[in-house]
Amino acid sequence: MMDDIVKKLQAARKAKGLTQGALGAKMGLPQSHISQIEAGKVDMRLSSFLEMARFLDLEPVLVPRALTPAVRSLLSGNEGGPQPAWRPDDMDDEDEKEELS
Amino acid sequence: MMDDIVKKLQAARKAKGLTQGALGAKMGLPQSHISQIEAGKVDMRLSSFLEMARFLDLEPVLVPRALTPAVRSLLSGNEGGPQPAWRPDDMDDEDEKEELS
DNA sequence: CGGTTCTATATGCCAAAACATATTTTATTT
DNA sequence: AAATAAAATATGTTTTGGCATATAGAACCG
Repeated sequence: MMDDIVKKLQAARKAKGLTQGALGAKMGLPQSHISQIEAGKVDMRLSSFLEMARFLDLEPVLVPRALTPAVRSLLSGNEGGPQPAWRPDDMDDEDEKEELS
Repeated sequence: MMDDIVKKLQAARKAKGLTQGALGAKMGLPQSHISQIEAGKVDMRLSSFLEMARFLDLEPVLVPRALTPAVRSLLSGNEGGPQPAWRPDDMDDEDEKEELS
């Protein structure tokens, strides 16, 4: 339960290289709360959801059911897969290991 | 500030010809609560938001900022303006009047 | 106008989110 | 392995949504 949309938020946070603490700091929320949210243990307020989404450069859009396929295909490749799209600042390229989430 | 996304929900409800009471009944919520929500006097829970959206055949999607223009243009004409897009079931085409919300 | 329907306000209770803080568990790095 | 950083749990207090219910106001229609 606690819709996969929350997982999208988590994925976006990681993709931006933010820690729970960092995001929490930006939003004025404790790290522990972010954790609760991402773990689906808390049913956050709409305002928190919207705020969080925007801190992650995501715009919540209400798409009519009939158009969701079109929208999803439009979004495919940009937000579906796990492409980091960048590297952490201090990475000296000395140890090329896989991180499996 | 209780984002306009709530207004979208309200618009969708009206577009479907549902009253607050009818929607509330479908969702198992009192009409008074729907009113509070639409008036922006309540910061509803994420689950309520998602539930409400889906009862209105809307799918909440998180769109990366960079892609919102594309998505919006894709959605234009279907959810931007006040085009009913359908007619109430029992309309015999005899009285072509405007209803102003 | 009076009746009906839809919407907005109001009061009160309770369960749960929000919040603060601390601690533990789990990576990650040297 | 030890140290550091990140994430998950834990506990307790405050705040607020969810809910019931009741009523008042608005818009609509005969």
